[in-house]
Amino acid sequence: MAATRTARQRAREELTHEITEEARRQLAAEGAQRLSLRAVARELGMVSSALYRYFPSRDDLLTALIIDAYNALGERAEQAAASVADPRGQWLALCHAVRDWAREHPHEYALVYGTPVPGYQAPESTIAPAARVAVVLVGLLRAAPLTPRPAPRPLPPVLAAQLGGLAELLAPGLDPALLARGLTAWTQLFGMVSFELFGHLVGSADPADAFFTHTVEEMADFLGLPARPSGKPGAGRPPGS
Amino acid sequence: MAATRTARQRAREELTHEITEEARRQLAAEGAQRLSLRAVARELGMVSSALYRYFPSRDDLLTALIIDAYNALGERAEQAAASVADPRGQWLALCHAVRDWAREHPHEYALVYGTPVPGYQAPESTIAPAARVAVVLVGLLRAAPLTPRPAPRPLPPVLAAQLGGLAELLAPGLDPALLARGLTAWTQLFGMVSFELFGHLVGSADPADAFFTHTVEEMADFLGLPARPSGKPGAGRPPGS
DNA sequence: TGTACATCAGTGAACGCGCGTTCACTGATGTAC
DNA sequence: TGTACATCAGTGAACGCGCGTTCACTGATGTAC
Repeated sequence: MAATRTARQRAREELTHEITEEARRQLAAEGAQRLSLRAVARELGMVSSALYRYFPSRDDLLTALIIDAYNALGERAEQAAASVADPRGQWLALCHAVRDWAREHPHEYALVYGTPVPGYQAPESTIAPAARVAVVLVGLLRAAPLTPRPAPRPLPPVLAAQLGGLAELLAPGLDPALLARGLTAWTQLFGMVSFELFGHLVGSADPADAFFTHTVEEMADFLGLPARPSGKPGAGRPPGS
Repeated sequence: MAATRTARQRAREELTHEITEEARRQLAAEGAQRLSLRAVARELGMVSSALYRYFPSRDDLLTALIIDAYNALGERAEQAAASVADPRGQWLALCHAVRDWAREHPHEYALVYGTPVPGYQAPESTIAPAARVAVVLVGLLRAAPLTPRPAPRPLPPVLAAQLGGLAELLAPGLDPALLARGLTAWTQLFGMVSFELFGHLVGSADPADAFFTHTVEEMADFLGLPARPSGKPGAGRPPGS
């Protein structure tokens, strides 16, 4: 009976889940650096050594949390983009989804987009989840109509080569110059969110809502995304968040 | 003789300096989270409790390092901008100075622009040093000729109010819409640098030189900075770095 | 269906480590008269 | 210029803490015949 899970297997899955849940709770409350195996075990009423049946080391637990964080953010971004039809609306929705998620989960955001934890080497299993937001962005750029795009500067050869290869892989037919702008917008988005969360906007655009909303529109212009079709004015928040 | 420092005062100043120097060394080598008072004392051949004559707590030592980091970066940025005459060249020089400094001092960069250290509250004394790069940027925007600027979207009222107040304070006469673009460029700059340093460009624009150089030019366009006057082509790195 | 053995989850004690901070102290440097 | 006292730098021991990880173990669950 290969299909029937034994009680042991079920228990194992459940407890693994409970461990990551408790770890996530502590991460959310205290930040990654204060997350400890012993505290997780304590909270679960286990002895600390018992966790080693489930995670071979603290780093593996961290990796699980990193993957979860990327997936949670990625899912939110995907759903936000999927809830809107036009590319500009998708971009706006994507940006607000990222920011909202980050504000709701600042420590999880910091875990993946803040200072790398010293000594930690991200394994391959984090790559795909980490790419989800970028994949949404590339998808929407690809679908966007070509016409009213502001002329970008010509790409320097090295960058053209790098992005040419990437475009072929991810989205054949996508103009590398547009992909470059996409990269710019992508770093802009996370730059703003990080600055807001890490306190670097205090004293300039502190409640950052207006600045964020405005800049995200300017980046949409920069990407050459056409004005939104229907009733919605361009400056409004798209539905879904 | 108030002007003559006693041997004690001199010794105190020197040792304070040596402590921060050693702390900076350890920060550079290991990162902020691994920086410990005891290790610093050990390396200096002192007993750990002796440091409390110089810094009342670990946080105060951290504060000193944070201020030093902001000042080091700010100075580099100021010098870079001062070494060029035209606004566009100043912007390019500023950006490359920030990036170069960050790559040379990744842990110091992370200390100030990465995840805030948990429980640490930045005192007022960090504000002015932290603002230096932004002040350079505002200065160069103010000096830039007004004419050939791409029409920005109108600012939403909240943002106009926030930035209007800020502009009056920092640079009377500066158009708030341009200040908004400056803020955007500022977050873009640090967003790119952070992504490069923290490993988020691996797989896309990994040796980031070309991407950075290109994007910084695009941001100069975005800011409406006129093409560089003399021989230097726009795409080249400005002198001074 | 029942028994004998193998697998594995969880225990409890221990190892070895490093940390920030406090405190009573000694001895040298500085100050006032 | 010389003495008496005050200031302060640095010592050494200790407090109290928490951490990741290992290891021999017991007892329950699963498997093969």
